Amino acid sequence: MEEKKSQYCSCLYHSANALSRIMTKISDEEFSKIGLGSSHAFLVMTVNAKQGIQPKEISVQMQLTASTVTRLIEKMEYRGYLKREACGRTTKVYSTEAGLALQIKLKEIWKSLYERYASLLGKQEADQLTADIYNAALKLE
Amino acid sequence: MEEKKSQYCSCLYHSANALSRIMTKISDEEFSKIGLGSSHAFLVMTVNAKQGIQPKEISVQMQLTASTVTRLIEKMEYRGYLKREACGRTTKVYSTEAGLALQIKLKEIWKSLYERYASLLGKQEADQLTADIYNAALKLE
DNA sequence: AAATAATATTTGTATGTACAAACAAATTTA
DNA sequence: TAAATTTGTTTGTACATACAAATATTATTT
Repeated sequence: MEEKKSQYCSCLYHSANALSRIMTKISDEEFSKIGLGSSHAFLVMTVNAKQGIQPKEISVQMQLTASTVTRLIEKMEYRGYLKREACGRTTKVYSTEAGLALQIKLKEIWKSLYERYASLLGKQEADQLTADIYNAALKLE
Repeated sequence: MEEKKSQYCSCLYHSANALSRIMTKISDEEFSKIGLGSSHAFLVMTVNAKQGIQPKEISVQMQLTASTVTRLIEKMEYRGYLKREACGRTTKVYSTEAGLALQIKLKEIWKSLYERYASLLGKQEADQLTADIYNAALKLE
């Protein structure tokens, strides 16, 4: 039985993208338990952790562009988990009651996401890989 | 000067996605020299390497879904780099003259993409990271 | 041979993300 | 203080990708 590696397995562009798609799928699966996509879930967690946070800071923490953050906030506002307050040229983002009420579940799911991939990769290997990837990302940008 | 890591740097979902976005950006920058996005560029390379290849096999090699591959092929067909031939329930994909003519540039750009990230990460570290990520992706899916 | 299941491909639709441009407000410069 | 620049946010638009459903063809079973 011939085990064939992808022609592109030695290209970081491909490996990184493949892993990203798989992780997004796994993560979305987990967060779908509360009806949110991963990015939306982490956005709500981020705001829960710091009421009045500005989109700019969210975009730094989540490593997404400002426009993407605006779009994510809009949706969570529409769904009643977040609200915005214009404040000069900046905007402050707050959780609603409903948003805060999600926090326990969010943390639980985040933990079970970790358990899930750590059990497949090994805890130590998973942590090491995560750190390596993070450091590479820092060097590349 | 306070150097602060992202709150999420220890989460593989985030690290993987961040790296993926950075690599896609770098790669797209390189391939934009010939006016193609990365996925389209690799699709053309894949077909150049195997005339008559089927979308199914392309989707395996590129680790993309079949529908995504269809969309990529459509665009390259429209631009005159590929052509399709219906063949029973399958489809055969071929390069046109124009598509073949790109091959040298494609390989050059792919090489310079590698040089670019390898020079930032170190050749050995880059290769190791790529392999680690690829193996993790295999274990997770 | 007819019916059923499996497979390959495409289509309709939705989503996350980004870029560039538009705006608005604050800061700096002249 | 007026003008110019910078900064934070949002909007318009585009794109890659995926999922689910629809087709079409081939393979298998009865």
